[in-house]
Amino acid sequence: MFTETIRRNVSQQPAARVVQPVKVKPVGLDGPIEKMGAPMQFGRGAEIYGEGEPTDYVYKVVSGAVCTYRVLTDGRNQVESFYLAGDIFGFELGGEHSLSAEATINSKLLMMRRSAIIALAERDSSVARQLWMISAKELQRAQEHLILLVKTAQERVVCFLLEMAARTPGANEIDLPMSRRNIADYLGLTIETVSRVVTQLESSGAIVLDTSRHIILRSRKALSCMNS
Amino acid sequence: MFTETIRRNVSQQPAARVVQPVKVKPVGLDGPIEKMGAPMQFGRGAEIYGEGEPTDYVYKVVSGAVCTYRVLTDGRNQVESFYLAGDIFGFELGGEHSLSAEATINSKLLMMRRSAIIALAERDSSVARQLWMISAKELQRAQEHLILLVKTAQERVVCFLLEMAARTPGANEIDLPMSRRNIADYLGLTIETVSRVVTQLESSGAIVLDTSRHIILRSRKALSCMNS
DNA sequence: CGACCATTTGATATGGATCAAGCGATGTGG
DNA sequence: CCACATCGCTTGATCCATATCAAATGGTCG
Repeated sequence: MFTETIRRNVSQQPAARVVQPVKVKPVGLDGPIEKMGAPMQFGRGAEIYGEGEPTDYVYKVVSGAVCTYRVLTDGRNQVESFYLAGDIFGFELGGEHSLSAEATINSKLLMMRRSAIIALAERDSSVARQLWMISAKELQRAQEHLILLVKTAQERVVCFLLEMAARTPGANEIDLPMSRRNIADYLGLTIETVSRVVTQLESSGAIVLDTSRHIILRSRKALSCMNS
Repeated sequence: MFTETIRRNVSQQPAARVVQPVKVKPVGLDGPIEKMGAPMQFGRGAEIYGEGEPTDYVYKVVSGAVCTYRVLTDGRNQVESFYLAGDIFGFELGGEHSLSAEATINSKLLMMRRSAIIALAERDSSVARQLWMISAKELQRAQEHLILLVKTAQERVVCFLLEMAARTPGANEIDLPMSRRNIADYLGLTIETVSRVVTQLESSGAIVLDTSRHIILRSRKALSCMNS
């Protein structure tokens, strides 16, 4: 059982309301893996785990969003992936995390003991298969991301918007659950460049910025032409 | 059994001597997976498989070198990975290859039926584990590659040289089994930039270019300072 | 209302791309 | 065996996309 009290640093940013981790009811989650999970809250900017920490837990996003990233020697953060509701992350093969993870907005996560999952996978081959699929998806995502990084700034931003739209229920509206900084770190650009491209996409009529985080895709066709 | 005769396109480049695939004796290879393999020769530049082709075979490099890549819409090739002697590649989860693969120099490969390997994995859990490890390594490699692509040209080239040195037996000498074009496509740079950086590394005394493909690392320390 | 961030916008600098030419090795045909 | 064609690589000159530096704007919360 999972009974210990875990406290996580909640971001130092003044903006981050200090949300102490509390257990909440698991809702809308099924499957043998999720059954073992303990739900926790993480405030915006809160570190979930750091590079080099032991891979004791695997996480599932119940609500909110998480990014995994690596801190480069020059201080930049390279974001590897964003995880949205329903996504599982933190399942790395080695004994310690090769990336850090933090909540990009206030988020509710299911924490599951890695050892329990692995034990379960040994008894239940469908679980083993599920884990395998998670890794495979992760690799695919990394490969797509790799391609992104050799494109132009406009192409990167457009790809990102289309990717987010595809992963979000509402067809042509996206609520970006991360800051421009997070996006820039994902795309290997500066926040200024991201901002400029977004502005320019709006001028061209391809998108509308309802607010900076709520974007409406006006013309998929126009965007698709720009994404590569 | 694997008895059909397979012919592969050997590069159109005049430089590529036309080496017809022939079966050769498997040497220095053990393990249940390798036992099932049929050795084949591929000439420099020969395509091993193309994006979208069915993932019928898994390959092991006996000698030579292979790269996997994706063709971008603007005609560039983004190289995802290089595979050297001993490396296994082509094992993708979906039914078709998401990347293309070609020999960067004349190479000898072991071709194994994917279905046979999967069947074997179901009977032999150690094989399943081995496959798992291959995927995990692949993901790690992709993540490192991702980081590479947000660095400066010099850092990328230095990282590449150090990576190759680490994967090569001879401690401080590397025989690059690929062209500048392959390297540039891997690093997301132009051949001119790669060439300039290499030249500059030689001027600084960090390396010596015996020939353009045979490089001696003079000062690991100096290189390590530059790799990030 | 006022402070604080996040984001946008503007001006300038620069690293790497592009365009172009030269060089050196390797193989070919006379 | 040598002249030549070819290809891979290097070197040079210029241009441009994006970074950097700087400042204005806007949204949110106390």
